[in-house]
Amino acid sequence: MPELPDVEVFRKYLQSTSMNQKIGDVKIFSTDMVKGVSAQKLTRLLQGASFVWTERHGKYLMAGVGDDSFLVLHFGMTGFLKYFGNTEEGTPHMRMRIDFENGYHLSFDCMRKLGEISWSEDREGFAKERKLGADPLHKGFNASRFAELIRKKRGSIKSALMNQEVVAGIGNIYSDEILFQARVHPGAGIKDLEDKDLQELYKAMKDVLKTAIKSKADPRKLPGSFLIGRRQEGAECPRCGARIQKRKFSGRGAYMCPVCQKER
DNA sequence: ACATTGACCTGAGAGC
DNA sequence: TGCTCTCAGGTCAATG
Repeated sequence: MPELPDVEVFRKYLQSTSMNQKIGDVKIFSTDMVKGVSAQKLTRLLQGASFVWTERHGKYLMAGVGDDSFLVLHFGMTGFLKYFGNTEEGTPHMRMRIDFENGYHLSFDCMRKLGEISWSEDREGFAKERKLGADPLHKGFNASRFAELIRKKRGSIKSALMNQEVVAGIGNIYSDEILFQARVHPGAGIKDLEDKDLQELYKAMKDVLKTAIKSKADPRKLPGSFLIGRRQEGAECPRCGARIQKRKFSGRGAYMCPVCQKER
């Protein structure tokens, strides 16, 4: 699930549920998911603190407990958050549970454990430390910056879009969507793309990400013009009705319309 | 420098 | 119904 739009939805969820409440106990059930700090130390750092700000960079969610110290969550392929009360159930694969003193709890659920729980005290340097490229929704990101970043790479456009060091936050699903909306073939070489293509990709990227966030990253609520929801071999292209193809690019299953997205 | 493959984990869904 | 197989929205390391 979690690419940029999903993580942004999680951030808003955290922001609207979990701010400024004193943390009582913290239980980490999968200590193997905690990186760069011991689970015990992380627990101590959180106990008695409160979340006071949230931020997102690419697929990383940060929950600040001080000006410059924060919990870091990465959701892997299957992570999500749930805030729930004493009378409610937790979640099936709860890897960490934060208990607030108001009686509510926050579950970090991650079935496949491909995510990460960590801690940082360098808000400014976080992205650089993690080798994360620019976040496409942050201020200062524009079409020329995008083109500049992409042009630094060779190889295919799909892998550049998914490369977190180039642009942070786009994964397999949304790269397919962006390419579809911009009518660019996923296997197209960057060197074969014209500036016009990159402008289209930039516009599609902004539009797709913003629209997805507005729809709460819920595939059922996304516009019918989106490819998401038709990720099935032989499904109908929402634009031209042709049969959607599934192919492999850089090791990932990619869906595309062979008519709208011509090779070049 | 890039693409490919397998590893990490666990479970859902397809197919029999 | 129950079993097996394949695949899954992420990232990293090893290999060609």
